[in-house]
Amino acid sequence: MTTLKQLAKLLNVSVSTVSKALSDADDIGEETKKRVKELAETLNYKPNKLALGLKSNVTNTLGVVIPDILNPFFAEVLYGIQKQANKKGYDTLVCISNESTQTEINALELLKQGRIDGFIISPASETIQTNNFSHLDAAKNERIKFVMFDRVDNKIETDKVSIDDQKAVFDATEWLISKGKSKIAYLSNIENLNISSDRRNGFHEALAKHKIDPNPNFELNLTNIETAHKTIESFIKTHDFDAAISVDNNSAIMFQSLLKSFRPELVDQITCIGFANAKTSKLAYPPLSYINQNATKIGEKAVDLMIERIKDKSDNPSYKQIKIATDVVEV
Amino acid sequence: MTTLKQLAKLLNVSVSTVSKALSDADDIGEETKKRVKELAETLNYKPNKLALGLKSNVTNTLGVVIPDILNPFFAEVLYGIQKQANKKGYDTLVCISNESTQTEINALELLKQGRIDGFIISPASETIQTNNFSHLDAAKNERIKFVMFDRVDNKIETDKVSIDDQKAVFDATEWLISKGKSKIAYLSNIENLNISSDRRNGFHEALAKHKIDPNPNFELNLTNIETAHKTIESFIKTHDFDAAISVDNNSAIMFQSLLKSFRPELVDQITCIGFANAKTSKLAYPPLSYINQNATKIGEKAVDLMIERIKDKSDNPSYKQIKIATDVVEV
DNA sequence: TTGAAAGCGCTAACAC
DNA sequence: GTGTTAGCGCTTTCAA
Repeated sequence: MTTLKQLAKLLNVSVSTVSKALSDADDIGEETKKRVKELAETLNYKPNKLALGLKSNVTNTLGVVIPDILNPFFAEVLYGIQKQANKKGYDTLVCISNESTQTEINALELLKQGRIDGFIISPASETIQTNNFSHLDAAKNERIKFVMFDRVDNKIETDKVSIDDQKAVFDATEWLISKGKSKIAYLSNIENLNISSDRRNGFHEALAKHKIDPNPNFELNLTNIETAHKTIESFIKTHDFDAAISVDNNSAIMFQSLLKSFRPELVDQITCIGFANAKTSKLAYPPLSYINQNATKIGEKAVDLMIERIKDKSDNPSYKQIKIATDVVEV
Repeated sequence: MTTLKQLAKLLNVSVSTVSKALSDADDIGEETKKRVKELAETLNYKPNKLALGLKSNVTNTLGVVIPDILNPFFAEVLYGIQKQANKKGYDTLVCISNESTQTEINALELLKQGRIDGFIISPASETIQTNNFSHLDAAKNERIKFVMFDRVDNKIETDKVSIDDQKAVFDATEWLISKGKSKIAYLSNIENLNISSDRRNGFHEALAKHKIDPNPNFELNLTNIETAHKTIESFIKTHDFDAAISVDNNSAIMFQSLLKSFRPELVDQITCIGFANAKTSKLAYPPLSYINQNATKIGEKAVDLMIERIKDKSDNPSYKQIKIATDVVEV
């Protein structure tokens, strides 16, 4: 790595002159600036970010803690985070908690070592189930800035980005009802998450609005992936239904596939919808209509909030809770 | 952030005493060590990694450049990288090139600013198609250490981890043949990648070995996702086949789903296999048998190679090319 | 118009 | 057994 010192030596000037020349300070002669810049270019000089960080206490780096990178939703949020962060001149130090509270705590330890200006987190499912947010409380006490996304929690006072889970499922359910459906199966493999109750409420709210009685037997808990196929199969074989809504990213694809196997004659009559994106929707045929969470936008917005918070030096910040609009994509 | 200086002041000792006490140097009195450690614990002292990095030129951070985080394969590799890196005491600075050479170059710029000890990369498809590896050559000239994975290239001399693409597809094809199949559709949405020719060779090699004539009409190019469904549909409707092998992560799921729609009577007789993992295989029903790339292991191995290379101070390194074994998982 | 010096947080050689 | 000093790469104030 080329350093200022090396440049200074080669040019027979002082380090501070080189530093100022490169930042176009107006107390350096044009001629000197030119020489300095040329050599810097030739030797491919890059300022050392560690030194900058040490000096200024600003690292232009955001920490990111993701519960599960194999979940396409989180992968897409990460995509949005990276895109926006780079656009704004920030890098990302990424950790995957793998849904474990301990791993999440370790991640925060790593991030809290002076290398980030703030972090963006969606808590692990274990953290949510055990309601153990002490590490986030600690971060707050240490005045470390962070933004929560997706799995947000009321107990933590900070900036938050999520979709309106209840409304998203409400809208999708109404969409099914508008298609004349009323016997709607409800599929969920995220019963271990706090957002699942919001989504269920949205479902029930839509049923109630349209005077459809909810039927507990129509609500399938698929949280255990080992038994999910069996659960769906048994439902399909024994119930009279005309639609299915999945409140996670996978169940709709599974459901449709099993439907084709066990009640192929029904395929044309049953409408399935789930959370998805343009790409995963096409894994099914016919492609599934889907609830677009706009995961990329969630990531982008989280970065915007984070940067806003970082710039904000006030002692009494007013935190924001942003809800990203979802939409039903009919294909 | 608590610093050594603050601890020193509170304890009325010098900064170096605190530093040594915390690292258990044996020229510090037991009593002093105890006092120092207790206070450090109480104030939640964490050494500043930026300062450590500046001082020692060692950051214990690995750069990672991934072409596409929405691809489950890369997501899983990243998972393996993170897992192994954390285990070995390294953090990861992750960049997504989004299959663009320019973004990849920018990513390397970011990473080359003194904050990483080396980087792990799988090049963007654009980089491979345009055969433009100058930025990696540059990295080599600057003596920056890196490991390539999956999309490895002979022209670059460095450590590499991949699967044996030809063998993986050869094995899977033979597996189909062993089931009595001979009219095998070949599905690929990765015709823009260098590895696709290896995979195709594996397919042809297996056919040749078993004296099956290859039929070009059976080889479907699905690289354009917009036309993929149509291409498959038209093939299914007009050809006589008894199996399908997908050399990417999606096509097999699509193929099976379209098969159920357009030739449901064939579903029981046609065997489909593709690259996948335990989770994505279950998106289909019946779950698909799959070629397990052991993506997690690829990531882990890449980290091992990277760390080995970092520790290796020799001027004339002997680079390794590791092939991770794949296996056919029959479900 | 340029340079010297201090300091960000840390470690290590050397002195006391 | 403990402290002083220098230095990693950089910016910035102040002096020349």
